[in-house]
Amino acid sequence: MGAERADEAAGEWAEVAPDAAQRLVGAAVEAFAERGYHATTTRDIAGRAGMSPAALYIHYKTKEELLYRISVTGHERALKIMAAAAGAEGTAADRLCCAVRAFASWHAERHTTARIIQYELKALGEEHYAEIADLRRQTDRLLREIIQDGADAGEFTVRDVPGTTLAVLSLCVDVARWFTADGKRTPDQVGELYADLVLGMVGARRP
Amino acid sequence: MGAERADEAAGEWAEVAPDAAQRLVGAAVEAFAERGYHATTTRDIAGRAGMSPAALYIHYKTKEELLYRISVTGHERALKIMAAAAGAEGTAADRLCCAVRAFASWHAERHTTARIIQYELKALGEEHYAEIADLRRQTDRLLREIIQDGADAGEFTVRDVPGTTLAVLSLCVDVARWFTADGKRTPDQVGELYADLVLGMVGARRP
DNA sequence: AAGACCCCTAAGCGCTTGCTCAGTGCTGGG
DNA sequence: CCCAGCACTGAGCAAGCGCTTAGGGGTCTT
Repeated sequence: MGAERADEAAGEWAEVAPDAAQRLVGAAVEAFAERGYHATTTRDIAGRAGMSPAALYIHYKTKEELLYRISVTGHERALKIMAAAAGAEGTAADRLCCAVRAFASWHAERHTTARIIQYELKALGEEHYAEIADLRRQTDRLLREIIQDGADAGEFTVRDVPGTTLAVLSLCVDVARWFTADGKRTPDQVGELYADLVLGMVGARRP
Repeated sequence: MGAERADEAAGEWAEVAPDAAQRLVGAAVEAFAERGYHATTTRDIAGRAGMSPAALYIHYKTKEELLYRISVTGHERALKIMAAAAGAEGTAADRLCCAVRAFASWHAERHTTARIIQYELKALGEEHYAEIADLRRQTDRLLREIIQDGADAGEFTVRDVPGTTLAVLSLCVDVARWFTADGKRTPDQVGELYADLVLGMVGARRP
């Protein structure tokens, strides 16, 4: 039984109560990330949490609600990270560097959660999707403003601000696809590497 | 019935014979890209191809074989594009520019196929996966060699060649996730933008 | 005209899916 | 000591899944 690993994964969801609901969301994150939403069964989730299939429905109305909760929480955390960087003091280059480092390393550190929120969007119900899409637009806007600021200030050389924003976001998000804990890079190293590469993209590489 | 659209998608698979097998692979590409492999039913594929569910099994042994055929063909095309750029004449910057432009724009142009081959890898059987993984390693190696050449020649400023290779590949691949035909950028424009951004990443932006 | 071959369908098999519900044990207030 | 309320389970339902099978109709060769 993988119940111990599910408990580990649940650590990220410490504020979820009661305990059984927390174990379930941890198990779901693990299973969705490993196999994908559609390939994961409610029996599998319940089994990883050490419970019977029926127990899941005491805490969550449907399997989709579980995905939705994971998506909302994950997107809120990602947005918070981006907002912290965007609201920091310093030059546009400082803020961009900080944003990319934090955003990319989060996608590595929490690559299970990140994989779900980035690659299972289509499995959400229509209303839930709309809610998530709004959080994503906010994240995009924050990053675009940093890049726009840098371009306006002459710090950056950017030919296409929305396009560059899209590319930077895409680069960071895709970390969740390829990153594995047993690879040769730590999340911090990924963040460092990516911050440097992105500064190059906008023509503002630090010396 | 979506049979006409499936026919359209099948155009990319013109060399597949007989005609029914071609329509089926076109329908499968469309369905897998739209809903994902696990959420697509054999009835859906057959329906889009204008046939009964049983007809699928005359041309393909299993649903997984359909995914495998799409994956092999797609990866071979992607590899061919990378190989053409890597084998071209010119400086490392020329070749990198050419590689990224072609690779990124292919992922936009053929975003349905690309989405499947990049995001449904885990749904392949073990042996099929191993075969595909080999094609992916070849693509990675070709790009890494271009970047290494540029670094060796002093054309590029790269602190981490494997890491930068990974990032460039990741950037291009992820085009398949966000690109839609009704967006404001054409595949060629995406290729152009990305080539410019990547040259910035390696510190070799053209004037 | 007859037979062989191929492509296809209608029907359906065995299984798994998301989800439900009656009932069980455990806990805490009176 | 009792009983209400809660978390949970065992059993199972209806629906849908991947895939199989028996057989029908074209077309081509002989």
